[in-house]
Amino acid sequence: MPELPEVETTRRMLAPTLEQACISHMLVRRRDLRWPIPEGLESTLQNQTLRRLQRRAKYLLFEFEAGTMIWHLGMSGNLRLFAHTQLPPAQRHDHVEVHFTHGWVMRYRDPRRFGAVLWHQGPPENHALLRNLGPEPWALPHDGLWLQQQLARRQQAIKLAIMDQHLITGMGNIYANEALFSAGIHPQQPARDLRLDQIVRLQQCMSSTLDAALKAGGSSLRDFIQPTGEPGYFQMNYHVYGRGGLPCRQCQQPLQEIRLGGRTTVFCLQCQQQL
DNA sequence: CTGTTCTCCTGTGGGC
DNA sequence: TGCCCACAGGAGAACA
Repeated sequence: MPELPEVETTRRMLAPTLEQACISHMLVRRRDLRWPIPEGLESTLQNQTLRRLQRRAKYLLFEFEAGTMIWHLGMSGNLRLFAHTQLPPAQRHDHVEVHFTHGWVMRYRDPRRFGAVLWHQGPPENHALLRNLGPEPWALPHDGLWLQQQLARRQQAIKLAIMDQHLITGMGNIYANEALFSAGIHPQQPARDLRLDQIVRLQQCMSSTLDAALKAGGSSLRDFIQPTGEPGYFQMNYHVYGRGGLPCRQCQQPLQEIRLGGRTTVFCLQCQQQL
């Protein structure tokens, strides 16, 4: 299930084939995703040319002359490309297909249906879901001062703060765990207590963790596959995620596992500064 | 505002 | 083999 590296991997695989391509038709098998797919979207998109495929946070933005199709993959969604002559029969959780005149088909599979396909006229950044999103880690000023100012008013655990998409976008549960390990910061440290040097290091670690995952084509646990059908490989490199009780790769102490905000949190007591 | 809990849904893996 | 429970990559909604 996609975090930012998986969504960006998806965008990069789709864009070269689909940008400037024209939709012949769209097929919706189930409308009841997280929100219903708007009635009439199929006819709105018919004969529309995809101008650009962009991404904002974990949202894919399919930009057309008539408006923008906003697509979120939820927890279990993936988008795959098929040549129309080699399109396998649709299975139970294949909810949407977009067929293009040049013979390619983009198919959406999402077993849990937490994903969303929406339509927005006008600049997508004005959409209610996108309007209040924070910056991506790469875009943060390197001096750490902006983030320090934001964290100063939060006493919640730092892991919860960096997973709040309205503060910073792109850190899901896997990469939040990994970035905090990499920065040597305890996930339960109150956000407002981080020193500036910790904040600067955390920013660097968030960026480098996402970069490394992106280079590996994202992570594949159960559902995520690239639009080509190939999995990502970053899960080979996890230091903490999914490794509770196993020895720390740096100090060999057993990793701790707790729950924070309902999400499994794994860290090393020795390598990640205690409260 | 900030912060917490609940919720949507299906599949899977562990324990018995 | 089957049954039951906990948990899974997200994040808005509702509430304190």
